[in-house]
Amino acid sequence: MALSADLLRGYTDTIILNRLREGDSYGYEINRKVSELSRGALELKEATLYTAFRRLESSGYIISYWGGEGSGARRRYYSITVEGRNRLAEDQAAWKETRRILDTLLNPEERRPVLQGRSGQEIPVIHVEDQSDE
Amino acid sequence: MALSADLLRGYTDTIILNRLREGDSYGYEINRKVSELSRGALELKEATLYTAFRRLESSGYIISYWGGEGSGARRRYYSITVEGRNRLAEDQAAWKETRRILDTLLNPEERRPVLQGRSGQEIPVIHVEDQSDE
DNA sequence: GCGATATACATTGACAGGCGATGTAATGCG
DNA sequence: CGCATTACATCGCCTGTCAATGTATATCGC
Repeated sequence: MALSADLLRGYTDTIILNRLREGDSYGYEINRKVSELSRGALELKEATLYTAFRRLESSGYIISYWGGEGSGARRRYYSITVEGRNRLAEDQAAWKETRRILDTLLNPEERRPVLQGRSGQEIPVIHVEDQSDE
Repeated sequence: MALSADLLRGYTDTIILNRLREGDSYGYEINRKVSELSRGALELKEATLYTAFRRLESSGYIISYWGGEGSGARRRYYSITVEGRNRLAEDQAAWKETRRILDTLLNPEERRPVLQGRSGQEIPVIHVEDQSDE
Protein backbone atom coordinates (compact mmCIF):
# COMPACT_ATOMS: atom_id res chain seq x y z
CA MET A 1 0.00 0.00 0.00
CA ALA A 2 1.57 3.22 -1.11
CA LEU A 3 0.75 5.86 1.42
CA SER A 4 -0.87 8.88 0.05
CA ALA A 5 1.61 11.39 1.32
CA ASP A 6 -1.36 13.59 1.98
CA LEU A 7 -1.72 11.82 5.27
CA LEU A 8 1.85 12.68 5.97
CA ARG A 9 1.52 16.28 5.18
CA GLY A 10 3.51 18.26 7.64
CA TYR A 11 5.87 15.44 8.47
CA THR A 12 8.21 15.80 5.55
CA ASP A 13 10.40 18.29 7.35
CA THR A 14 10.65 16.10 10.40
CA ILE A 15 11.49 13.07 8.33
CA ILE A 16 14.31 14.97 6.69
CA LEU A 17 15.62 16.32 9.96
CA ASN A 18 15.61 12.89 11.47
CA ARG A 19 17.54 11.55 8.54
CA LEU A 20 20.09 14.33 8.84
CA ARG A 21 20.49 13.57 12.51
CA GLU A 22 22.54 10.56 11.44
CA GLY A 23 24.90 12.66 9.41
CA ASP A 24 25.08 15.02 6.48
CA SER A 25 23.41 13.86 3.34
CA TYR A 26 21.95 15.08 0.08
CA GLY A 27 18.57 14.99 -1.54
CA TYR A 28 18.80 11.96 -3.68
CA GLU A 29 20.31 9.84 -0.96
CA ILE A 30 17.82 10.93 1.65
CA ASN A 31 15.05 10.05 -0.71
CA ARG A 32 16.39 6.58 -1.35
CA LYS A 33 16.89 5.98 2.32
CA VAL A 34 13.37 7.07 3.17
CA SER A 35 11.85 4.80 0.62
CA GLU A 36 14.10 1.99 1.78
CA LEU A 37 13.15 2.44 5.42
CA SER A 38 9.50 2.56 4.53
CA ARG A 39 9.79 -0.39 2.25
CA GLY A 40 8.74 1.68 -0.69
CA ALA A 41 5.58 2.85 1.01
CA LEU A 42 6.70 6.43 1.01
CA GLU A 43 8.35 8.02 -1.97
CA LEU A 44 9.02 11.68 -1.42
CA LYS A 45 8.44 13.56 -4.61
CA GLU A 46 11.32 15.65 -5.78
CA ALA A 47 9.36 18.86 -5.75
CA THR A 48 8.29 18.15 -2.20
CA LEU A 49 11.79 17.29 -1.15
CA TYR A 50 13.49 20.32 -2.53
CA THR A 51 10.87 22.77 -1.39
CA ALA A 52 11.25 21.23 2.05
CA PHE A 53 15.00 21.80 1.91
CA ARG A 54 14.51 25.43 1.04
CA ARG A 55 11.97 25.84 3.80
CA LEU A 56 14.19 24.19 6.38
CA GLU A 57 17.25 26.10 5.36
CA SER A 58 15.58 29.49 5.31
CA SER A 59 14.31 28.74 8.79
CA GLY A 60 17.77 27.89 10.00
CA TYR A 61 17.16 24.24 10.75
CA ILE A 62 19.66 23.02 8.21
CA ILE A 63 22.53 24.46 6.23
CA SER A 64 23.84 23.35 2.89
CA TYR A 65 27.09 23.18 0.97
CA TRP A 66 28.23 21.81 -2.34
CA GLY A 67 30.34 18.73 -2.46
CA GLY A 68 30.87 15.37 -3.95
CA GLU A 69 32.11 16.55 -7.30
CA GLY A 70 33.93 14.00 -9.32
CA SER A 71 31.64 11.11 -8.56
CA GLY A 72 28.52 11.73 -10.51
CA ALA A 73 26.45 14.87 -10.70
CA ARG A 74 27.19 17.60 -8.21
CA ARG A 75 25.48 17.26 -4.89
CA ARG A 76 24.21 19.70 -2.36
CA TYR A 77 24.79 18.38 1.09
CA TYR A 78 22.69 19.33 4.06
CA SER A 79 23.65 19.50 7.69
CA ILE A 80 21.33 19.80 10.64
CA THR A 81 21.87 22.76 12.95
CA VAL A 82 21.38 23.01 16.68
CA GLU A 83 18.05 24.68 16.05
CA GLY A 84 17.22 21.81 13.76
CA ARG A 85 17.90 19.30 16.50
CA ASN A 86 15.68 21.18 18.86
CA ARG A 87 12.96 21.40 16.29
CA LEU A 88 13.31 17.68 15.65
CA ALA A 89 12.92 16.88 19.33
CA GLU A 90 9.76 18.94 19.49
CA ASP A 91 8.41 17.33 16.37
CA GLN A 92 9.03 13.88 17.73
CA ALA A 93 7.19 14.76 20.90
CA ALA A 94 4.35 16.19 18.82
CA TRP A 95 4.19 13.00 16.83
CA LYS A 96 3.80 10.89 19.94
CA GLU A 97 1.01 13.12 21.09
CA THR A 98 -0.66 13.11 17.70
CA ARG A 99 -0.38 9.37 17.51
CA ARG A 100 -2.00 8.99 20.88
CA ILE A 101 -4.87 11.28 20.01
CA LEU A 102 -5.52 9.69 16.65
CA ASP A 103 -5.44 6.25 18.20
CA THR A 104 -8.24 7.20 20.52
CA LEU A 105 -10.14 9.19 17.93
CA LEU A 106 -9.89 6.68 15.12
CA ASN A 107 -10.13 3.64 17.31
CA PRO A 108 -7.53 1.19 16.17
CA GLU A 109 -6.56 0.30 19.66
CA GLU A 110 -4.23 -2.55 19.58
CA ARG A 111 -1.89 -0.28 21.27
CA ARG A 112 -4.42 0.37 23.97
CA PRO A 113 -5.84 3.77 24.71
CA VAL A 114 -3.70 6.14 26.58
CA LEU A 115 -5.66 8.17 28.99
CA GLN A 116 -3.11 9.99 30.94
CA GLY A 117 -3.18 13.71 31.34
CA ARG A 118 -0.01 15.46 32.17
CA SER A 119 -1.27 16.40 35.56
CA GLY A 120 -2.30 12.90 36.34
CA GLN A 121 -5.26 14.05 38.37
CA GLU A 122 -7.65 13.70 35.53
CA ILE A 123 -10.34 11.14 35.57
CA PRO A 124 -9.78 7.44 35.33
CA VAL A 125 -10.96 5.55 32.34
CA ILE A 126 -14.40 6.15 31.13
CA HIS A 127 -15.48 2.97 29.59
CA VAL A 128 -15.80 3.46 25.91
CA GLU A 129 -17.04 0.20 24.72
CA ASP A 130 -16.95 -0.59 21.14
CA GLN A 131 -19.17 -3.08 19.47
CA SER A 132 -19.11 -2.42 15.84
CA ASP A 133 -22.55 -3.62 14.92
CA GLU A 134 -25.72 -1.61 15.01
CA MET B 1 -0.15 20.64 24.30
CA ALA B 2 -2.75 21.69 21.80
CA LEU B 3 -2.12 19.78 18.63
CA SER B 4 -1.59 21.89 15.64
CA ALA B 5 -4.28 20.36 13.54
CA ASP B 6 -1.92 20.75 10.66
CA LEU B 7 -0.44 17.46 11.64
CA LEU B 8 -3.92 16.03 11.47
CA ARG B 9 -4.68 17.33 8.06
CA GLY B 10 -6.55 14.72 6.16
CA TYR B 11 -7.85 12.98 9.24
CA THR B 12 -10.78 15.24 9.95
CA ASP B 13 -13.10 13.26 7.71
CA THR B 14 -12.11 9.99 9.31
CA ILE B 15 -12.58 11.38 12.79
CA ILE B 16 -16.07 12.48 11.89
CA LEU B 17 -16.95 9.17 10.27
CA ASN B 18 -15.74 7.29 13.27
CA ARG B 19 -17.84 9.44 15.52
CA LEU B 20 -20.89 8.85 13.36
CA ARG B 21 -20.30 5.15 13.52
CA GLU B 22 -21.69 5.24 17.03
CA GLY B 23 -24.88 6.87 15.90
CA ASP B 24 -26.27 9.94 14.21
CA SER B 25 -25.09 13.23 15.55
CA TYR B 26 -24.74 16.88 14.67
CA GLY B 27 -21.85 19.28 14.31
CA TYR B 28 -21.80 20.88 17.66
CA GLU B 29 -22.07 17.63 19.52
CA ILE B 30 -19.44 15.88 17.46
CA ASN B 31 -17.11 18.72 18.14
CA ARG B 32 -17.66 18.55 21.89
CA LYS B 33 -17.17 14.83 21.87
CA VAL B 34 -13.95 15.03 19.91
CA SER B 35 -12.50 17.56 22.24
CA GLU B 36 -13.65 15.53 25.21
CA LEU B 37 -12.09 12.33 23.88
CA SER B 38 -8.86 14.12 23.16
CA ARG B 39 -8.93 15.88 26.48
CA GLY B 40 -9.07 19.22 24.80
CA ALA B 41 -6.02 18.52 22.70
CA LEU B 42 -7.96 18.70 19.49
CA GLU B 43 -10.56 21.35 18.88
CA LEU B 44 -12.00 21.12 15.42
CA LYS B 45 -12.59 24.58 14.09
CA GLU B 46 -16.09 25.25 12.92
CA ALA B 47 -15.02 26.15 9.42
CA THR B 48 -13.10 22.90 9.25
CA LEU B 49 -15.99 20.90 10.60
CA TYR B 50 -18.65 22.20 8.30
CA THR B 51 -16.55 22.08 5.18
CA ALA B 52 -15.79 18.49 6.09
CA PHE B 53 -19.51 17.75 6.37
CA ARG B 54 -20.15 19.19 2.95
CA ARG B 55 -17.27 17.23 1.50
CA LEU B 56 -18.39 13.99 3.08
CA GLU B 57 -21.98 14.43 2.09
CA SER B 58 -21.27 15.32 -1.50
CA SER B 59 -19.13 12.21 -1.70
CA GLY B 60 -21.92 10.07 -0.37
CA TYR B 61 -20.25 9.04 2.87
CA ILE B 62 -22.84 10.69 5.05
CA ILE B 63 -26.36 12.03 4.65
CA SER B 64 -28.03 14.77 6.63
CA TYR B 65 -31.44 15.76 7.85
CA TRP B 66 -32.87 18.49 10.01
CA GLY B 67 -34.10 17.67 13.44
CA GLY B 68 -34.09 18.55 17.06
CA GLU B 69 -36.22 21.66 16.81
CA GLY B 70 -37.72 22.88 20.00
CA SER B 71 -34.70 22.39 22.16
CA GLY B 72 -32.32 25.13 21.24
CA ALA B 73 -31.16 26.12 17.81
CA ARG B 74 -32.03 23.89 14.91
CA ARG B 75 -29.67 21.06 14.27
CA ARG B 76 -28.55 19.26 11.18
CA TYR B 77 -28.03 15.62 11.93
CA TYR B 78 -25.67 13.41 10.02
CA SER B 79 -25.84 9.72 9.38
CA ILE B 80 -23.07 7.52 8.04
CA THR B 81 -23.84 5.53 4.91
CA VAL B 82 -22.63 2.13 3.86
CA GLU B 83 -20.06 3.78 1.66
CA GLY B 84 -19.05 5.82 4.65
CA ARG B 85 -18.43 2.72 6.69
CA ASN B 86 -16.31 1.25 3.95
CA ARG B 87 -14.39 4.45 3.63
CA LEU B 88 -13.89 4.49 7.38
CA ALA B 89 -12.52 0.96 7.39
CA GLU B 90 -10.04 1.87 4.70
CA ASP B 91 -9.03 5.00 6.53
CA GLN B 92 -8.44 3.11 9.72
CA ALA B 93 -6.24 0.65 7.89
CA ALA B 94 -4.37 3.54 6.29
CA TRP B 95 -3.85 5.10 9.67
CA LYS B 96 -2.25 1.94 11.04
CA GLU B 97 0.06 1.84 8.08
CA THR B 98 0.89 5.50 8.34
CA ARG B 99 1.55 5.15 12.03
CA ARG B 100 3.91 2.30 11.41
CA ILE B 101 5.83 4.16 8.75
CA LEU B 102 6.10 7.34 10.76
CA ASP B 103 7.27 5.40 13.76
CA THR B 104 10.17 4.02 11.81
CA LEU B 105 10.86 7.25 9.98
CA LEU B 106 10.66 9.54 12.98
CA ASN B 107 12.16 7.10 15.41
CA PRO B 108 10.15 7.13 18.54
CA GLU B 109 10.27 3.41 18.92
CA GLU B 110 9.84 3.09 22.65
CA ARG B 111 6.84 0.90 22.29
CA ARG B 112 8.09 -1.75 19.99
CA PRO B 113 10.39 -1.91 17.02
CA VAL B 114 8.64 -2.12 13.75
CA LEU B 115 10.46 -4.65 11.73
CA GLN B 116 7.77 -6.96 10.72
CA GLY B 117 7.95 -9.07 7.66
CA ARG B 118 6.19 -7.99 4.57
CA SER B 119 4.00 -10.97 4.76
CA GLY B 120 1.64 -9.06 6.88
CA GLN B 121 1.76 -11.08 9.99
CA GLU B 122 1.65 -8.73 12.86
CA ILE B 123 4.31 -8.72 15.40
CA PRO B 124 3.07 -10.44 18.47
CA VAL B 125 1.97 -7.64 20.66
CA ILE B 126 4.23 -7.38 23.57
CA HIS B 127 2.33 -6.58 26.63
CA VAL B 128 3.52 -3.26 27.78
CA GLU B 129 2.02 -1.88 30.90
CA ASP B 130 1.32 1.67 30.22
CA GLN B 131 1.41 3.46 33.45
CA SER B 132 4.23 5.76 32.84
CA ASP B 133 3.59 9.31 31.88
CA GLU B 134 6.05 11.37 30.05
C1' DG C 1 31.96 8.38 -29.92
C1' DC C 2 27.12 8.23 -29.03
C1' DG C 3 22.72 7.55 -27.25
C1' DA C 4 20.44 5.74 -23.23
C1' DT C 5 20.14 5.62 -18.43
C1' DA C 6 20.91 6.94 -13.79
C1' DT C 7 22.23 10.46 -10.81
C1' DA C 8 21.21 14.99 -9.00
C1' DC C 9 19.15 19.49 -8.42
C1' DA C 10 15.61 23.13 -9.19
C1' DT C 11 11.25 25.97 -10.27
C1' DT C 12 6.44 26.90 -11.53
C1' DG C 13 1.63 26.63 -11.25
C1' DA C 14 -2.40 24.23 -9.74
C1' DC C 15 -4.92 22.11 -6.12
C1' DA C 16 -6.81 20.84 -1.56
C1' DG C 17 -7.52 21.16 3.34
C1' DG C 18 -7.43 24.04 7.52
C1' DC C 19 -9.00 28.12 9.54
C1' DG C 20 -9.66 33.23 10.92
C1' DA C 21 -13.17 36.30 10.28
C1' DT C 22 -17.68 37.12 9.90
C1' DG C 23 -22.65 36.46 9.70
C1' DT C 24 -27.27 34.40 10.91
C1' DA C 25 -30.73 32.69 14.09
C1' DA C 26 -33.12 30.47 18.09
C1' DT C 27 -33.39 29.57 23.09
C1' DG C 28 -32.83 30.52 27.99
C1' DC C 29 -31.57 33.26 31.91
C1' DG C 30 -31.33 37.18 35.09
C1' DC D 1 -34.41 43.43 27.29
C1' DG D 2 -29.58 42.19 26.78
C1' DC D 3 -26.40 38.68 26.69
C1' DA D 4 -24.57 34.00 26.62
C1' DT D 5 -24.99 29.66 24.50
C1' DT D 6 -26.16 26.70 21.02
C1' DA D 7 -25.87 25.80 16.17
C1' DC D 8 -24.97 26.27 11.35
C1' DA D 9 -22.72 28.43 7.31
C1' DT D 10 -19.46 30.84 3.86
C1' DC D 11 -15.48 33.50 2.09
C1' DG D 12 -10.82 34.15 1.30
C1' DC D 13 -6.09 33.43 2.68
C1' DC D 14 -2.27 30.36 3.69
C1' DT D 15 0.51 26.39 3.33
C1' DG D 16 2.26 21.85 1.80
C1' DT D 17 2.16 18.54 -2.02
C1' DC D 18 3.11 17.43 -6.61
C1' DA D 19 2.84 17.01 -11.91
C1' DA D 20 5.31 18.98 -15.35
C1' DT D 21 9.29 20.65 -17.00
C1' DG D 22 14.14 21.84 -17.40
C1' DT D 23 19.29 21.46 -16.60
C1' DA D 24 23.72 19.02 -16.10
C1' DT D 25 27.02 15.17 -15.34
C1' DA D 26 28.78 10.38 -15.26
C1' DT D 27 28.55 5.61 -16.83
C1' DC D 28 27.48 1.69 -19.68
C1' DG D 29 26.62 -0.87 -23.93
C1' DC D 30 27.53 -0.99 -28.65
